[in-house]
Order: sequence, then structure tokens, then C-alpha cells
Amino acid sequence: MPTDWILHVDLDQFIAAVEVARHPELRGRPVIVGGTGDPTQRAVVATASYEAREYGVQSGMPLRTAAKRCPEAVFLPTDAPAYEEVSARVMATLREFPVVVEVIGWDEAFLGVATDEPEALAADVRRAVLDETGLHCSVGIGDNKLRAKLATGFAKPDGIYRLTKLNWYDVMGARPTDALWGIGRKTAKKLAEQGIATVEQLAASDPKALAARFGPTMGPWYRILALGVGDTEVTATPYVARSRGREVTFQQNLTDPADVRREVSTLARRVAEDVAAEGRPASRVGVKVRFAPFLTQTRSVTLAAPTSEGDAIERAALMVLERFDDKRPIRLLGVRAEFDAP
DNA sequence: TCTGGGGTCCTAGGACCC
DNA sequence: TCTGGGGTCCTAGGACCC
Repeated sequence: MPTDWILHVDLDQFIAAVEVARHPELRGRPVIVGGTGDPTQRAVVATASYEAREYGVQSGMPLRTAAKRCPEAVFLPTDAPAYEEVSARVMATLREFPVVVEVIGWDEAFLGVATDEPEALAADVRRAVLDETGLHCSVGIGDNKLRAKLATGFAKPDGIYRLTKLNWYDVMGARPTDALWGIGRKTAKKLAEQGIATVEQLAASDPKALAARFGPTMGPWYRILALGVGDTEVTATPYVARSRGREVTFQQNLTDPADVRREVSTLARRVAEDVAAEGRPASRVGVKVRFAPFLTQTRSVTLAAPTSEGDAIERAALMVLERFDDKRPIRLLGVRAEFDAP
């Protein structure tokens, strides 16, 4: 089946919408989901409802800040299993259509479709998702994944938008470079220092100069992004993890080395369970330490032989931990296991 | 803005080898 | 050893995304 179009389906304020669906009395109120739901703790906003966004509350913002901006908001704890269950229902609904579904997150997927009327299909998809789950979604239509993904941003909330070669420069040309999917604040700032502020300017830049400044892969790739060129292949092949990790931010910084070792052991044991569940052995083990106030360091080791054993992964993590010599208080610890390439 | 947790991919320097 | 050049692996850090 040839793919004529790529649709990007993205649930609107997904996590907040799931919470409102099971707490109907919250409809219309500012709802903020994140951490344990206690806005005085060290945690950030996972999703804010549109009502809360009116107050300037955004994903990634510390809960404390969100509470200051919107004191009347309802704060709820993150409940990952609940969101996974709803996500699975959404994806199952998408798979009912004659399309290839590539899941790229809890609340988004690409659809590879063969149709002459992508808007009609998008409308059918939106109706089906609403009927099956009670949730609203937006759909971006594009001639590649990049344009479909960016189109969704213009479709939100609860709409459909088409972005292709034909309207690319009209829509994107004058926008700042970080409007592109793959360019964030840091890179946009560095580009601006080179006199490249807009998508149009980036598209007209010299790839050699970009390579010299941003590396042989990333530099030229930024220009390709600005041209609106992107991947057109949608695959239903299940995702294979490259690594599994666990990390935790402590409400009070850790200062006792015995506490630090105990926490690393606990994290390593949990990672080992995840590795075992994966059915493939880990070949590297890394430890991440965030010292107060916010200095992050990582150390890692390649194992003598790949393993899924809890004892071995814990031992490796504790050995790696010895290589940190900073004595500052610790606010975060993490352990990550990497697999060999499949 | 006192800054989560889960990931992916790229870069750059040093080690090591021929 | 006043010492080239290429390739590969390992490691730490950074940027980005959801």
C-alpha cells in the first residue's frame, strides 16, 4: 500500500484530560498534574489543563512556581499506569483504520495512509478516538513526518491542519528556528549568534559553515529541517529499547555516603528488574549524580560480560559510584543500563 | 522558573592499534 | 624515538523530546 500522506495524531492536554475524564467535577477548572500532587515538593508539571495554561502554567515548570501563578488550581499526582491504559486504547482505536500506526509516545502516533482525502480521514480518526475514549485529539497532515508533526501544533486544540511543501515557507519561513522539531532553545541561540534567526534564513545557510559550527551531522541536518524535508517512512515495528534507567530526586539532599550507597543499590536493583523484563542482557552500567545546587555528572563502565543479574548490576553501579569524588550534598541519583545494539 | 523522570542521539578527546 | 595518518572503542557531556 503506497503511503500518500502522513498523519500525526496528538491527544490534547492528554494527562490532564485523562484526570478530568475520571473526575468530571474538575471539568472547566485549572488542573495541574505532576509529582505526588503536592505543590510544595521538588517536582515539575507533567501536564496542565488549558484553563491552567491561561495563568502561564506550562509543562516542565516547577510545581511551586505553578502554584504561585495559579493558586486556585487543582493539583493531582502523576498516575502512569492510568495513562498507559488509556494510551493503549487510543492506539488500538487508531489500528482499526487501514493505516500503518507508529507509536511515538503515550499521546502521539504517526499514521501512514493511502488516501486522496486526508482531511476526511483525519476527521474520522478524531471522531473514533473521541467515541472510544472520550478524549479530544488534534491531527496534523503532512507530506513527511516533520511537516505532519509541526502541523499538529497549528491544529491544536481539537482541530486539523495541513502542512506541505506548498505552504511550508508561508507558514514557517518567518518563525524562529526553534519552531522546528529538533531545534531547541540552546541551538536557536547559537544559530542567532551566527545571524540565523528564522527558518528561512536557516534554509538559505551554507551547510559547510553549519557543519563547522555544529558538527558534521547536526549542522547540515538543521538546514534540512529548515527546508521542511523529513522522513516519509512510517513503521509499525515495535520499538526496541537501547537503555533502561531509573532516577530519583530527593526531597532533602543526601549527605551521608551510606545513604547514597543504599539509594544506588535500590535503583540498581530496580533497573536489573527492568533489564530482566527486557529479555536482553545489559552491557554497560552508568550512574548519574546531581549535586546541589544543580551540577550533574555521569560515570559509566562497560561490563566484562553482558548480564541481567541483579547482583552484578548492583555491584557495577556501586563501583562506578566510587569514581565520584565530589563531596557536595546530592539532590538526584540515577542508574542506567545500556544494551548492545540489536 | 530553585529546576522530574524516561529516553535518544551526537560530539569530542583520549587510548589503542596498525 | 622531536614522531604521520587512519580507524575504532570507550567515556563524559550536552541537546533535545515527551
